[in-house]
Amino acid sequence: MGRVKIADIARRAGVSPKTVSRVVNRESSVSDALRERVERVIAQLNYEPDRQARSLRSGRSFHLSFAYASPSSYFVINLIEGIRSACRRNGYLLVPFETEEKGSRLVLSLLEFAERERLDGLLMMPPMTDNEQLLAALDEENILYSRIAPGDQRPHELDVVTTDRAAGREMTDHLLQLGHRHIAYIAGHPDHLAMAQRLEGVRDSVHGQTNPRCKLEIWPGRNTFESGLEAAQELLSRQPRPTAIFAANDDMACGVLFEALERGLRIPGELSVAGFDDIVLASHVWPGLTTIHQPIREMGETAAQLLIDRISGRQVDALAPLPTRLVVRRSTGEAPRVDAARP
Amino acid sequence: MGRVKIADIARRAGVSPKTVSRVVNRESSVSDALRERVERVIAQLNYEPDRQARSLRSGRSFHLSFAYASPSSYFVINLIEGIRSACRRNGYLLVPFETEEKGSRLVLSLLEFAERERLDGLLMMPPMTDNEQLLAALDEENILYSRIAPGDQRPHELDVVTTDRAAGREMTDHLLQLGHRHIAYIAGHPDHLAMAQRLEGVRDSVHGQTNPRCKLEIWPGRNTFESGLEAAQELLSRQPRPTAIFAANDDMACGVLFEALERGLRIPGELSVAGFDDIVLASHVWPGLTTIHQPIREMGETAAQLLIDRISGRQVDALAPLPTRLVVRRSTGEAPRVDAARP
DNA sequence: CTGAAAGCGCTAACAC
DNA sequence: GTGTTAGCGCTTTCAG
Repeated sequence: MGRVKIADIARRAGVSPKTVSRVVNRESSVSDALRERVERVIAQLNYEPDRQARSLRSGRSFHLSFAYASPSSYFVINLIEGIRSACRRNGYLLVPFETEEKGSRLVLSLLEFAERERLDGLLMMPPMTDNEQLLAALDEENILYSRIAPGDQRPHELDVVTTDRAAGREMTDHLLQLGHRHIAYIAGHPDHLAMAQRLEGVRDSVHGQTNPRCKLEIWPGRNTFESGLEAAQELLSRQPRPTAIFAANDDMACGVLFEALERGLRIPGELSVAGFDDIVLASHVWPGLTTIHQPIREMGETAAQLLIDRISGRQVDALAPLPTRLVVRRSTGEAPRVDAARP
Repeated sequence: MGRVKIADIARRAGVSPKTVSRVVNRESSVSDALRERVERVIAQLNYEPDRQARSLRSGRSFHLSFAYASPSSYFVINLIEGIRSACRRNGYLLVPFETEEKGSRLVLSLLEFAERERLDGLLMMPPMTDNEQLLAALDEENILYSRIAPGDQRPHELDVVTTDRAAGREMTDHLLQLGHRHIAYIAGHPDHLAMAQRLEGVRDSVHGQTNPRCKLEIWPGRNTFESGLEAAQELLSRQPRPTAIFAANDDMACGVLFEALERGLRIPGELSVAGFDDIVLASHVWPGLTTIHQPIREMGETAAQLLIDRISGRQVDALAPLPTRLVVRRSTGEAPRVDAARP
């Protein structure tokens, strides 16, 4: 016997196929009695609607896509894990869309993809989350989307954000408490706006500090390991050099670590290094990277669930920022005494 | 105006829809004249068949799935990149299937998924590639699959393999040439058969070496960073300890590196460390991991293309193993002189 | 609130 | 070789 179809349910429940369809799609216009009867039969026969058929008729695909272009594999893979989990729960299929394209080519190819595949919705991570042109186009075409870790320039009800600013402050407080008075911060990619908030947190902390004052240097980064490495090459060549380097993500922090070890600096004796995100890498690089833990998998799952709720026409309330957590590993420690810092 | 459909092409080309369908599906029974005419119109109107409709009618989904359960995110993400690229070229959609399940639960959930989604084919990486029970079930159900980096116990025409044994030998030769005469090898997960071949290569090399003989210790691993770390804790506690540790993958090698640095060993002065795969991590850990480069992205792309060819009924010849390459970074160097190794 | 009829875009089955 | 017919499983539309 083949798989059970809507007609089988209808027959067994003594209703029309259309009524079953209404129940399956949670339409409100079904009496409680019928709904219950139909639901029982559905459960009995373990019925699941055929995605291709629904999709052909209704113009929806029941596919969600996740667009990414990230150098940070760990971040992406954990997000996918979370997204898939929400999709499975709700009968959606996840279709990854990895692309290196930028600007209007990105917009074009993403829109074409969404239309061709009749995507029900799109999930994004930075920097796409803050691509004004892309967001405008999606709004224009009425393509629903949910953003993971966007900046706050253009709030959207399906955003999943963390307490970036507070976390930036918390990490900086940690460094200040360890006695660091010359901190370099490697900023995130300028298109990645949430990272700007991390910097705000750093400033909050440093400016709150008065006695003695802390010197804060800000250096540009591009979120990649390589950009962290390059920043460190520059920062560590200076006299006096910072006693702590805080990078806006873990990949860059690992670049810093690499360069510092390359120069024979003792970590954390001569230099403290901190990152942000707590990707797996952070606990695999020696001597263990102090970082801000983000619930990456959960962020993906939440974003997908919000999007699905929205697609289904359910009421969706804007979500409070998810909490982060300072994870102290061994890359940070007491600041060297001043004379030690200038050999 | 909506999207162009098969009837539009048929009208413009002056043929029946069925003929257009035949052309689209590369069926042989179309005259060259008609085929050409139809193809021209298809190109003109930029027609692409509707996946949902084809799929509803033909019982195929035009979806490929990639099943994975790996601790190594970098490996997975690069494979996905390659697989997606082949899928896009051929009008297929990739649906990732990440699972932690094992044994018959894995078999059940994968089969159920394949059937429910009417998957056209399945891509796998170790250890699923060598799961006898799973392969038997897939064969039984006539589900086509392609395997990335399987062991050679059960050759299959859609396998994509690399020259694991030769590479294992090459790396060991490299260590021997550097003067190492006490090498520890951390083996891969026993369910991951391709890794057994790497070990064979190690043995080839060591046994070919006679003057002076090299001591080879073999230690079990589970492919994870943590298992590499544990192995190193044990191996480095011994007297005499090995002067080189070769791990069957990069994640484990990074665990070794971590433990060695933790003990204050100079790399490579007191200990050489080597890995296998050349995932991104290998070049991001300090001081840079010597490893065997595998063309990971290409492996994914090739596997997907083979699978699609096979699905389309095209002739598929078994593929020669893809070549690997020794990448020497700074984690390997001359063996310490004997007196230095026993402080 | 419920049901009947029609048809989404394509291809299997069959006819010519 | 090529075309015709029917129908995949569901939901839209419209009638009651």
